[in-house]
Amino acid sequence: MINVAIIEDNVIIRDGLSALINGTSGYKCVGSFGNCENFLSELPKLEIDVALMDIGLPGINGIEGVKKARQIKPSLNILMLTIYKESKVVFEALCAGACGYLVKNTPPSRLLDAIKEVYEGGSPMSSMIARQVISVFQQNNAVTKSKDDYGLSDREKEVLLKLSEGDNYQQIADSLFISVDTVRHHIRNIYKKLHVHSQSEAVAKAIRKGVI
Amino acid sequence: MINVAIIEDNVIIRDGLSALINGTSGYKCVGSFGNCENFLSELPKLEIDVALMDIGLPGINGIEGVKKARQIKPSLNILMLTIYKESKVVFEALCAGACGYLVKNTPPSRLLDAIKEVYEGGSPMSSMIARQVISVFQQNNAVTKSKDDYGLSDREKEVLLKLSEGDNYQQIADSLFISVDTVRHHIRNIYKKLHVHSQSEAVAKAIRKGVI
DNA sequence: TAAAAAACCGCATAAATGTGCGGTTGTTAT
DNA sequence: ATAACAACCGCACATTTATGCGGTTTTTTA
Repeated sequence: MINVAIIEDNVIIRDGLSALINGTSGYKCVGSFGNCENFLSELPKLEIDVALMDIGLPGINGIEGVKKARQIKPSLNILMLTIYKESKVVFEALCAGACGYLVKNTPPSRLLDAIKEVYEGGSPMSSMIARQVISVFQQNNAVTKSKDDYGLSDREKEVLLKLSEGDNYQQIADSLFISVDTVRHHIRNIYKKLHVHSQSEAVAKAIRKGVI
Repeated sequence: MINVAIIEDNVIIRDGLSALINGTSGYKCVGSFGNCENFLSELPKLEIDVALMDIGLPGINGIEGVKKARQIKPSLNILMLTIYKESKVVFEALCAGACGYLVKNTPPSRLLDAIKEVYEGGSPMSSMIARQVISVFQQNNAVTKSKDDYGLSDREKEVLLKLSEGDNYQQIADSLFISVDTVRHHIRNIYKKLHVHSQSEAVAKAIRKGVI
């Protein structure tokens, strides 16, 4: 049995969904709300597996609703309801923590499938949205990993890492079994290669570029 | 007309795909390779819209192949071919830059649809994989944004940012129109709040925790 | 095998930092 | 209205850093 909650301001749609869900074996509508505020206040008391949430709501909108709901119950599976298929809003909703989305005129059988998919740990979404989603973290990976490391040697990275952990020259020297002057020398080279002139700048650049 | 390339070591499957693609109007197979090496060396010369790549290849495997192909031609759309539906490998492929994936026994019509979706900027994938993908950057956002900022005030973050940009105390003071002693004071408080004892450590911690 | 790069060591010194102490003023929350 | 906090300012001083110069030895690469 999948326990579903509905947050949708249009009473016709809300009752329609509710009837569909209650009329299907294996599904049950355990809550039905016209706005996020009511939903959020009831959320702690309810046993909900999947929440269907409209994006365009009066008061707290769907996106904000997702964020707040996840703060209250991080494990909650939320499926967004939207009028437009490919909008930036859908993307934002997913970022905020929604698990998938449905277009409002989705046929009932597909709707029930989607609820089930979410319940089982999937995220139903169109391939267009999926592309947007994966491109975001491909960029992250590109920035974080594939970028060149400014020609830093392994030893230099090691020194840089120690710096970022708060070690001073003497401590780095001790932990690497080298002299302070050598540490100094490495750091000099690091500065040259990164084009910086202070520890902080070097560390910041190295972390931001994914070198360490 | 969608120009497709195939990288697949099994000659039966390869020829089957090739025949399917060439036999469908609007699709054309412009290259067919038994391994990544050959594909990668030909890639610069070919006009390819979508590449179908097997994951389990001899020599350079599909995942590595995706990475290298994207280095050569970042705009290339790659669709992975896989035997297993929900594997970590598929997820890795998407991270590496693939645009979607197909299970090998996908019916021809769905296969052609998927190629078209990729060509049009989508990313066909199952909802299970989609969930894995979005959960990754939801975590990123959670780590990057919602995490507490150790109670740092706006001013303190401002100072910290300047530090990470290589400014020294005097330069920070000048750019914020405050005295060096005040900068010193802010940094003192930053150290207290972050439990660190040097610029580098503070900057590293702040960046890694997404505070700045 | 010669050249290049990495890793190592040393000394000197001006400049910058970390940390101790002491304050005032204005805003926000209880 | 009293406390808590942010933001501001000041002084002193030991420690640490940045940067200049000079080297040697080993490993990698052309």
